Amino acid sequence: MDDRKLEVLRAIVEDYVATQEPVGSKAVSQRHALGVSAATVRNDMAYLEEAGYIQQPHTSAGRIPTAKGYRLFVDRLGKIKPLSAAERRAVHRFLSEAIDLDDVVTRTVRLLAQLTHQVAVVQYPSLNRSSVRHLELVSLTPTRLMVVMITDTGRVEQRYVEMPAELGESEILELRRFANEQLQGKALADVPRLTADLAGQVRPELRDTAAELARVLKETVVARTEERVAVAGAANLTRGNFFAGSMRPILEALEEEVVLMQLLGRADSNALLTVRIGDENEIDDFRETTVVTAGYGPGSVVGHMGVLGPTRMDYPGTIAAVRAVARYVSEILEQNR
Amino acid sequence: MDDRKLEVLRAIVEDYVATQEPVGSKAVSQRHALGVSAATVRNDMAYLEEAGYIQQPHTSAGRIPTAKGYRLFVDRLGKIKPLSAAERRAVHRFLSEAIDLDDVVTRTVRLLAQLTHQVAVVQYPSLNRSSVRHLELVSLTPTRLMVVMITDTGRVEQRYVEMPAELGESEILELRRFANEQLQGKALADVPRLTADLAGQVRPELRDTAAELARVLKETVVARTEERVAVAGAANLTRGNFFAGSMRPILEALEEEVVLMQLLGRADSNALLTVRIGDENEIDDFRETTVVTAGYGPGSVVGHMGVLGPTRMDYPGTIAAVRAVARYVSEILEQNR
DNA sequence: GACTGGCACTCCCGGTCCGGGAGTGCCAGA
DNA sequence: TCTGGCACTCCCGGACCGGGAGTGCCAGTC
Repeated sequence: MDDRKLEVLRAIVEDYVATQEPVGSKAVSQRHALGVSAATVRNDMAYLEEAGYIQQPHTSAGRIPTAKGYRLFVDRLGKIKPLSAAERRAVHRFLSEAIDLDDVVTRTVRLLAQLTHQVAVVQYPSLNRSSVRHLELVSLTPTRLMVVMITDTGRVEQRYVEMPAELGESEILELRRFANEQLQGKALADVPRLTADLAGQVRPELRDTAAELARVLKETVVARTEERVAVAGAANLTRGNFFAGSMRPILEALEEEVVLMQLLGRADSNALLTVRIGDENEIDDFRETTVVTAGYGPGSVVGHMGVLGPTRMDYPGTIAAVRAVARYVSEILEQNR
Repeated sequence: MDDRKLEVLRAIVEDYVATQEPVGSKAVSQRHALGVSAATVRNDMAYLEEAGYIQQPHTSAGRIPTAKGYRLFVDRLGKIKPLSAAERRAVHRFLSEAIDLDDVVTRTVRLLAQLTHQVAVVQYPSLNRSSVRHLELVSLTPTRLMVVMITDTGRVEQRYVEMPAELGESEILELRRFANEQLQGKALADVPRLTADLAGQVRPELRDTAAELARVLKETVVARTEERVAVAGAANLTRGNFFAGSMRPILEALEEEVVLMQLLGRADSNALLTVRIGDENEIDDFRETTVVTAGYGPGSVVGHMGVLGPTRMDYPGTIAAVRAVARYVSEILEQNR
């Protein structure tokens, strides 16, 4: 595959992304200074089609890239185009105004949607990969306790515990101190193991309550492992007939945490940034969709974020935006650590 | 306006809602046993059109109801059709499995979307209308405090406070006790007033921190009055070409808390249930949309929920669903009180 | 006076037909 | 190996048309 053929492919991808219409040989030879005639381009196009990088919607139409073509473009041709200084400043300012973790996530997802003009998805810092920073017990009524768990990423979970026996304020403080001793700094994944014998280690008076507390904590980190995600920019699905078919399945998928997690999560945790194009997504409804994801977190990855759009997307711009935002969010989490 | 004309209107509304196609005189006289001929129905239709209750998309087409027609239908003709026993059981079961307030809201909004096949919107219990149940201070680092505010509806807000001076554990406890004395049971709206002189009432060592705490609390209840809302069922917008035009503006509106609050909030707080049809909504993009909302809360109203769909909706069913769900959620909040 | 059957009329809708245009593949020549 | 030319293919939009559904009106009946 010679260099000019690659240039032709790049021209086709870029023009198609820009115009959303099949691009013909004449357009390529004129608008991109390749120094060859349309007829020559046609020969190259025949080759590219043979090799599976582009295709014709129908005879005597221009060519459009295939998933394989986009893949080649992303891997070898697309120069990532960094955000403009103004954009970077805006990202900075907007994110640094966040007042808590919820707000960081909300702002991030909006920002991504706005920057890329696509649907953005951000996973809340995963409970599984964070650790316990603090456990707070608050007595609401004599038999009702609220337990608040704060993780090192700033996520807060609260649960109610029905106490089998009435406990006084000092006893609750005792229980709280003990639970914190056991759990502070420990990974959430270890919480069930560490609390398994919580009841056995406290005074008899506290035993029943401790058991109940252990049960609730376990439920919090295990049973409800379902990860939360935030979505924004659904309206962008309507841009220029992104999804020729009905966009119903996509809209439905956007409300299914499970599906979203699958899209985000399948990302190689090692890779800084993952691009899955068209049928590289295993989910059927996303065969015409590209997902660009990046991990984020303070030091280690605690969650993923990404955007989702038609295979026909502006790859250089999108990749740059996702990467920049992921980096900056990581920085913020690092600071709040 | 005689009874038969009303029956004709009902027939038109019901058929149009069912088939989504203009309904003609023959269809009315045949499918609904009115005992009169099509010609007679035509005369009644001419009257109804004159009076503004129905209209013709074009000459020689059937009739469709106008907003005014739907209004009359809702006010005088529609018998609310209660949920089936099976549906009620399902609502009960699904909602009673909720583990915290977030979960209640999430489940509610999904339930509404599923029951009505429309877009559901649920407002989180408004901070403004609830009161402080408990304030918790957690020291994270020597100079960093986390303040957790729990409201009587179970909503939890957390904020960070940078302490101007290092405080010991016992001093934080003292501050916490004092703040709770001041605020427990008080309406959130009163918090700024009550904390205005917090700094003046504590020992000099605590003063700076107390001032900072007061500032953060004020910010929590005032500056961030922006109310949170949950949305579900956006995919239902694609059902049978709900929105002939583009559905873009609707999708955009669904991501704007401000717009959603406007839709939900304009509800008469007194009314148990509000139906706003077509241009009764002041927002331009919702001229073809009906919003059915209900207030909910333990005793008094702390928030609203509702669904949003085309004016051409199943009013009796939708109204029944919204009412039933709002009632049941209120019960749950009552129990957790 | 209210209702009904009949009838002419209007307008939408789907199908067919057709011409222009864009783009291709191929070939002969440089 | 590249290029200009040319015949060919196919989509697309517009024009046209007939069938059908529905209407308004009118004259006749109870």
